[in-house]
Amino acid sequence: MTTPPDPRPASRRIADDLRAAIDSGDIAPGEKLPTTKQLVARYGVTPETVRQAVLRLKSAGVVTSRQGGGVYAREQLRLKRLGIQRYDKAKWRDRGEVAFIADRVASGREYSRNDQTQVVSRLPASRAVAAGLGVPEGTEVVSRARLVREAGVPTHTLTSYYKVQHVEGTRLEDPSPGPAGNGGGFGVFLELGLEPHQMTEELYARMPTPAESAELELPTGEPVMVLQRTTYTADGTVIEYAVGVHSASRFSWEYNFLIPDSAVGDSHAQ
Amino acid sequence: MTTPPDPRPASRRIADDLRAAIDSGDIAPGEKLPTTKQLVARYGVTPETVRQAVLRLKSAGVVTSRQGGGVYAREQLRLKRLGIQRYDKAKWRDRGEVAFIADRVASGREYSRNDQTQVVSRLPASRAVAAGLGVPEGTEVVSRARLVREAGVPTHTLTSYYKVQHVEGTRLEDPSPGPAGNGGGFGVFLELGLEPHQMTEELYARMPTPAESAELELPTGEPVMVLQRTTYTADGTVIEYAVGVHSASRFSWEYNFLIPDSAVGDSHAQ
DNA sequence: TAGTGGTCTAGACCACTTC
DNA sequence: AAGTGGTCTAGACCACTAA
Repeated sequence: MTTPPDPRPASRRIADDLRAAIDSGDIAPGEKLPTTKQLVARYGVTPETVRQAVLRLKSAGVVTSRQGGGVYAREQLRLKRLGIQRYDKAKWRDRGEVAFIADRVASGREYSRNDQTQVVSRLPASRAVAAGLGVPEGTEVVSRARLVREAGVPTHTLTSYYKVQHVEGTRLEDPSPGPAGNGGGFGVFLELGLEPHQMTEELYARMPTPAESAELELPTGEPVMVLQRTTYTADGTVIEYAVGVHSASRFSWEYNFLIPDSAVGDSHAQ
Repeated sequence: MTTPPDPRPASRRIADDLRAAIDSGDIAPGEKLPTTKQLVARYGVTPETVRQAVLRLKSAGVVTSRQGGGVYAREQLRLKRLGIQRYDKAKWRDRGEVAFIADRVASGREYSRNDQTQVVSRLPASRAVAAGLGVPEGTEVVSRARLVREAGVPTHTLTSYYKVQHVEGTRLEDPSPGPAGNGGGFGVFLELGLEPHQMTEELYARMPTPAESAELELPTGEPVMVLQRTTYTADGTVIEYAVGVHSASRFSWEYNFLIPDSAVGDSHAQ
């Protein structure tokens, strides 16, 4: 009996072996993989072939590498679960907190003002923003773009768009770093008599653009989760349209709901 | 004045140029990129370097290639938006439809029985399944694993887990392909007096495993969206825990909700 | 059969880290 | 300085498609 030939190319086979070693725990998260030279000796291939194998694993999000350093099994972060309780009215209405800070406090993570940078500007609404805010394309809108870090590492961007007539002259147009004062952005709308009451969130995932990859310092093979959020008052007025781009391995989103029943006249969005 | 040297490696530069051509529309979705030979001539590099550039774009989900064929800009599918209306009680309680089929009918897409294969089996609960169903790890559970296709192309897998005492002897243990008869899985629970009433969905994204990549026939650079869903009766009994793995570029998820207010005793999950 | 992409070798050279 | 990963050339050979 002869062994059947392995149809996989050598670089694929090496990648599969390394992945198996990582999945089985033989190589722990954060641990260094064998050096290129060692793998060259083990498999009898050239360094270039080993590099192809490692490239596959980087694209799959399984390893990272540092030039001159080594190749390491990627640490898997605990997914931070985001539920709608992070928007709790009691936080920003009664206690003057900002939704996402309260969220961090609850999860025991520290917050510092430098963890959030922002750029406030006015610009014409793109097609997507126009649809989100319910204004004609090209209408001037206010945008507030934040890059949020945790322990110095970027985790996500969040860009909010507002109607000019809503936020003109409010502290939402103040470009200082950090959240928008007492109660955050929602606190501002509350003071304006436009209390946030209802939301729509839409989620999808894709690979990052090169710009996103650079801004969020994403390792190769890390997808992004895109969140599009529309906030309404009780009477249905749109007060904010926001787009977040999140490093996918850091977050999960959770929703609880009653199964809808169109037969009992339950026609509202809940 | 001399031009500053371009710090980018040649393969990166070629990839950036091709990506710019695709993003600008100079190369339309589905259109063929220049051949390797043409790019070799244009950039004065070797075929291997061009291949490295194309590899980058494949990992980024921007192009696909067929050996002997060519390299093509990836078509971008319209995201199919999944809202909770797809679970509408009226469908499976009053009209005997299956949630996801009704969903397709609504979106004008055809359904054929071959679009869904399934494997029903009994197995000990993994850690995740045990947590989802609220049973001890290792407890025997019933699993129903489906691979769903659309127009012959796999779009997602959906694996449901049930407690044995709930589904023993019902048509949920019937391994025939296709949905589980009148009203689907939810119809069965309705007949059992375990009417589905409430759900929790949790979503996150990651790159696929090699097994998922093969089963879903994913192109390089396509992430997956993982949906974990728990279904409860009105009295809080867990009747199903399900995990879906979706080709990320095909779906988005939408949720509408009222902003919670813990100060008014609104402690239930809605 | 010709064209095109995919894999691999052999070796040079560079960039970064300190294994 | 030594070790390690990253990029590139030059060229061989193979696999798949039909440009």
